Amino acid sequence: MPAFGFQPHDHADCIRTTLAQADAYCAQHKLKLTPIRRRALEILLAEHRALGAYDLLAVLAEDGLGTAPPVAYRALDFLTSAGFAHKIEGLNAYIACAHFGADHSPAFLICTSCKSVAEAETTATQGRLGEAARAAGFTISRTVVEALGLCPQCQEAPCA
Amino acid sequence: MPAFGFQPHDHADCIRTTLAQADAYCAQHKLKLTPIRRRALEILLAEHRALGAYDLLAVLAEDGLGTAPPVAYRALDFLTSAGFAHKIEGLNAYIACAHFGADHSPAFLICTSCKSVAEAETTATQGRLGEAARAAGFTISRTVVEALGLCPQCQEAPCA
DNA sequence: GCTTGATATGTTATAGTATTACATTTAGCA
DNA sequence: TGCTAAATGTAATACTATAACATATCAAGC
Repeated sequence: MPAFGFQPHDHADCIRTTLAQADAYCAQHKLKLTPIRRRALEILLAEHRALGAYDLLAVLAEDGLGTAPPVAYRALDFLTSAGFAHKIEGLNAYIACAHFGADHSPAFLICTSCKSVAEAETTATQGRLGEAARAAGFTISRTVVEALGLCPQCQEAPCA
Repeated sequence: MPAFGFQPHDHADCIRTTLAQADAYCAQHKLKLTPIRRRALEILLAEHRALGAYDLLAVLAEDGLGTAPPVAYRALDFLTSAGFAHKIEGLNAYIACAHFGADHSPAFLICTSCKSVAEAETTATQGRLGEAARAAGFTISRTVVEALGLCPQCQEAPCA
């Protein structure tokens, strides 16, 4: 069972409700959740882990939804622009958003052993980064906040 | 004149003193600041901007210090391991450390217009990320904290 | 001084990540 | 219907990074 904040949960429900929310959000904002885009989101949602663009592409290819890299990158562009997914810069990988809907400044806890990712909610203007920005007269448009380390499970059992 | 925390400063002195500190640190810790490594640091120090590995390699090549990618990546590995440089994950680029010497958890303000980078000092266990980690039982080994936006100069004059 | 082992460098090839460019198709709308 | 914008198909290429292995350098101990 995948982790959510490193906690077990009803993952089938987790996928179902997020897709439903994405459908509703797109209807409301006149965005098109096309078959490729919807399937890409579903694939990312399948695990609370970050997937590489080419990993995503491989699954899309199995489904006959495209084989060339732009297929995956376009879907990821859409999903990240809409706030349905995030890029984990430290891994060059992508993950479904765990706090659906609104614009937000996510922060990630990334387990370097099992590759699980937990998403925490933050705001760009809080904390030390916000302080530093205000002091420097710097205007933040996007933040990348990632912590690499070991999740509770992997601290106890340090196997791969 | 390059920016330092987006402030003008004596940059020649900034380079000189940092190289001297690096020499001293290496002597003290039995690390070898070989010609390639020293020149790589000098190149990164030349600007308070992030350079791609291949940008660095191009300059090293001009100096006859190597032409193949591993030359640049090895130098960068050494410099980042020693704490003399950091990787900016959001840009896949590298920058000389502005707070020399100690282990630290840097945070960066990155101007998307002029590509200047300012480095702020933080600690991994403070702030909201540290809170989230403690709450989840997660052990942090490394943090990536980057803010993309506009520096004071580029807010006023939004040219490239 | 010589040997040895560890570290550093030289070099080729390749893996992994991402974009450009342009042709074609589809969907919404005047 | 015909127009326009958005989405998709596809080939080629650019950018980022590492693997693998040969060679060279250097310091420690004999």
